Amino acid sequence: MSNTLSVERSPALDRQHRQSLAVTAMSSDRRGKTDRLERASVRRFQSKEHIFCEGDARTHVFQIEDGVVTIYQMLNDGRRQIVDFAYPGDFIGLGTAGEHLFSAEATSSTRVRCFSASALEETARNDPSLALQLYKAVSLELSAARALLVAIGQRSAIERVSTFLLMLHGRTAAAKDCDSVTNVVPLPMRRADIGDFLGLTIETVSRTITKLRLMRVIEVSHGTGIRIMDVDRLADLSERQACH
Amino acid sequence: MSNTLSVERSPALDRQHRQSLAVTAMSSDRRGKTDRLERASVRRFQSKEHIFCEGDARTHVFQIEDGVVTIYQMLNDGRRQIVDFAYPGDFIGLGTAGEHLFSAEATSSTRVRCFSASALEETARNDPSLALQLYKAVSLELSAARALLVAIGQRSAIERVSTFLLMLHGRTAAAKDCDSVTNVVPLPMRRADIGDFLGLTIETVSRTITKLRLMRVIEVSHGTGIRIMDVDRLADLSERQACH
DNA sequence: ATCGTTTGTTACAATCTATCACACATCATC
DNA sequence: GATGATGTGTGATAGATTGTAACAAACGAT
Repeated sequence: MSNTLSVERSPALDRQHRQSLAVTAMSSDRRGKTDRLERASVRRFQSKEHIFCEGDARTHVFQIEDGVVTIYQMLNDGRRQIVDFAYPGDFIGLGTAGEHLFSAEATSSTRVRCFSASALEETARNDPSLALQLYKAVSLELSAARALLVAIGQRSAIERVSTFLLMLHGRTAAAKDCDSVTNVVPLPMRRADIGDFLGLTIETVSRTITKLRLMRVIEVSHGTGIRIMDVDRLADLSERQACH
Repeated sequence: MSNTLSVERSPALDRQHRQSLAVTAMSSDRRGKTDRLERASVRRFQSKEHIFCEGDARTHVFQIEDGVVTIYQMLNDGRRQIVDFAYPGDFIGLGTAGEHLFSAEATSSTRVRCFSASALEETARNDPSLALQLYKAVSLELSAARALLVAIGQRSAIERVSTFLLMLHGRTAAAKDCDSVTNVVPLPMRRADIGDFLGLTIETVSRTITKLRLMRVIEVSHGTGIRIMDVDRLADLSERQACH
């Protein structure tokens, strides 16, 4: 499948990138099996650039090294649902379908490590630990997707936003320990992204954040992020699931 | 529990799912550690019985042989989100967490095949094909969860119900060929289940189904199921994602 | 057959969110 | 500095879904 010859599906994904990816795959194919994965190339994307688009041949799998990537799908009329924010360490493009089922767009300057999907799968065929690693990675994605499902399907606007902030808090707290003291959660995505992630409009997101600010639960630090003043109160507002 | 050793296959067990995990694992290797998987017991559950609950130790993985199982999570105040309907052939309880993150409840009389989770994982540690099958099974679950995410997050009530009916249609069409002629889709779950699956109330579900019936798009056959009169119109109403 | 429970349907008022509109701030460009 | 593009915040209104009923139908148990 020559994706370099295919007509561009998204104006945001220029042909240069597609060619580069193909070349990367070709050059790595000449090497040994383990070597292929070790010599995975690194690519950089600017804000709003696409790593891949829905419908593209799933030739590569990527691991985020730096930046945040939105995984989304669009409807005919322009409505967009973001199903995941991929953070450093996360893999994107995993799965068994021949084509990508979702699009991936960088929210900011992003660095990703590229793996040939076919090489990855072939290596996994002889390496149970790698195969199990893939299994675990997708299982985590599934858990995240279903947690979001519960939030969007059952929770109100303020509960969704609270849940979202706590999700980001837990995610960044695991990565950096600096925010465990100040509870500062960076918000690298725009309000529109949060809205399309939570199934809300940007107005509702904005109003809800304002409401949380007036309730002294959070502080908004000039667009770059928020600071959680009262984690317990935010957890109550999020109406997290019953504990067993 | 009396384990009937009858090897009868459910007619609803479609080709796609026959290829899955345990069937292949059991038919492939009859010696060694996979032997443990072969002696998996079969259990039966009545309607509304739980196969497992959220928070339970994840000791077993199950494959549905007959019946339909709801995978759900509940909030403190009783709100419930169904994240999946497991049909014959599907696996439930997969994942890497030590505890079940969701509950599983039989909607009707159900027969499941039980596998020891630890045995499954240990076998997968030495059997790449099994590990890859786990990977594929979870990948399919992820795709379904994200598709539902798009539906709930962006679609209106009538679009969600239309999407849901088409989902079931595709699922049952793969299993039985009898409905490819009449387009009859059985609805083994209650309205409340459909509502909790689509993030709607039962009243909205009922109203929407009535609306589709008045539009001559579907026919409701006495509670047991629906008959899709106009698949194309239903697809238009579902506002499925942009085609590529 | 009768009762009671469960499930499904419909009507109307209430509520939450979306839509529309505009102000404001920031940033890059001219 | 002026200009336009982009992102954000806020208010008023409209609209869709929900909540609360009441009711009908199906089912099981006595």
